[in-house]
Amino acid sequence: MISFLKPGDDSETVVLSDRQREELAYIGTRVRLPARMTIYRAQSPAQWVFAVADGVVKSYRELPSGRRHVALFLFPRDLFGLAANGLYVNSAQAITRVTLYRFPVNALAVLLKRDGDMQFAFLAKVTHELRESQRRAILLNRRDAAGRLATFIARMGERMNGRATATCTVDMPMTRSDIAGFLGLSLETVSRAAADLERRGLVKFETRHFVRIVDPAGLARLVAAI
Amino acid sequence: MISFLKPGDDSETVVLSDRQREELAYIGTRVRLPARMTIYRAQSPAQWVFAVADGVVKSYRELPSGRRHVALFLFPRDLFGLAANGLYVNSAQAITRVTLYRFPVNALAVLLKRDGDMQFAFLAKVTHELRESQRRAILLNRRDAAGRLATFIARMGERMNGRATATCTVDMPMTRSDIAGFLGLSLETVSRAAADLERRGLVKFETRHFVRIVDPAGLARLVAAI
DNA sequence: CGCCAGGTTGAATGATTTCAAATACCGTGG
DNA sequence: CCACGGTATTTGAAATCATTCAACCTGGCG
Repeated sequence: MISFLKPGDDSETVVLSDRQREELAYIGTRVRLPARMTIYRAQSPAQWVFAVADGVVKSYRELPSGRRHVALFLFPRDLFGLAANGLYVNSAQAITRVTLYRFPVNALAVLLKRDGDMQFAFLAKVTHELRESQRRAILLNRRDAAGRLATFIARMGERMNGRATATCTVDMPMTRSDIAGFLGLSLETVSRAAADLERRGLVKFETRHFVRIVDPAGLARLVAAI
Repeated sequence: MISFLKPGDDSETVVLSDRQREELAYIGTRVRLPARMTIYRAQSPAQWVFAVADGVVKSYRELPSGRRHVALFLFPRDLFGLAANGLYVNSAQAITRVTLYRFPVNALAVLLKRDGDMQFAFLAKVTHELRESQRRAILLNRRDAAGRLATFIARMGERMNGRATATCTVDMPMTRSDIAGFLGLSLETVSRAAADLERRGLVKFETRHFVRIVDPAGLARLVAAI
């Protein structure tokens, strides 16, 4: 449990002792939610911090124009529940059926202040997220839709399976609309970019939610062509 | 000293005790650098974490294409020196003459693990940066160049002067090229957007590096029109 | 078997990019 | 203090690519 702090393949992952994990489990609750369930809404009081144990969550925001900006997708081991002034900044919704750990912010804060090593693990995690967020900004700086989508697919592949862009099938449970909201493109452009990548022989969409990476090297080349 | 942890107008700011600030000062060094000085390069060993005391710093990255992506601008009270696997992720350069505090990462890590409250202040700061980073992603999602620049100017106004978009003159020490790299636009488009904002009577560029906000309400309206 | 949300495709439009060229600004040295 | 040189910036015109609007398709589900 508390998988985001368990030893893993990622050298960045910080490991906690059994006792520390027990302490976390003590204040935390395991929650299972069905797909499409809203976990919390933006601007509501932030009582909990969450960790994904299983499934995929999206963190998003409704813009005044009606657009939906997807801040990020959350996978197992990810923390979420970012707040400002005691209110959630984004809304969160389950994309698939998910299992979460839920920690009361107050109890967590007390625990973290008392246990420097555990807090350091959290600090490392948040720092990692910040780095990811910056990576994403670079992605959003790309002009070409195909390149953005290629980067997105490659990164999904990294998260899901191993790390490199190997020949494999990637599960993308989110809708095209979610992807569009994440990549800063219109839904139609995402659709066209997908067709384009397929035409170029880089990937093959088995279904709308499963992409097989056909030409890892070619895809990697496109991803690197920032 | 260590101003980013001093009491301030921002309710998010975490306050440290005098003793804690002394401890930080003990392991830290005060450094003064002239404008344009490179502070560190991406991929070099990350020995230090920095805090801006005075001046403006840019954190950027050279992309394979030769483009320069500006990750963020750093102002007094900001922390920087984000690393992954012991290497800096971005490069950092002084835009103006700057005064920095420099902390050896190892000593800082030890200090933070020992002092839970101080570490909590750092955690809060990094969390805040993460939030800012997400805000920026929303900014990058805008399609119109004028809107992006308006948001940038308004935010610079917030950081520099008070918080709201009041009638005031904002100092923007970075070049148009830096702004373009930050906003994900071409340099020319930034220039045209600036002319556009001026034509609309929202702002007036006294010089290239000083903008007077002529119509705060109008500017705010444009900023909100996401 | 038909419905409906989600997704694809087409054509016109509009904005940004790009390439090219002119202009303004800054610091330096005389 | 002023001229000079190079960099930073502005402006113009054409090309490119995403958006938009509209119509059509598809797959899952009752």
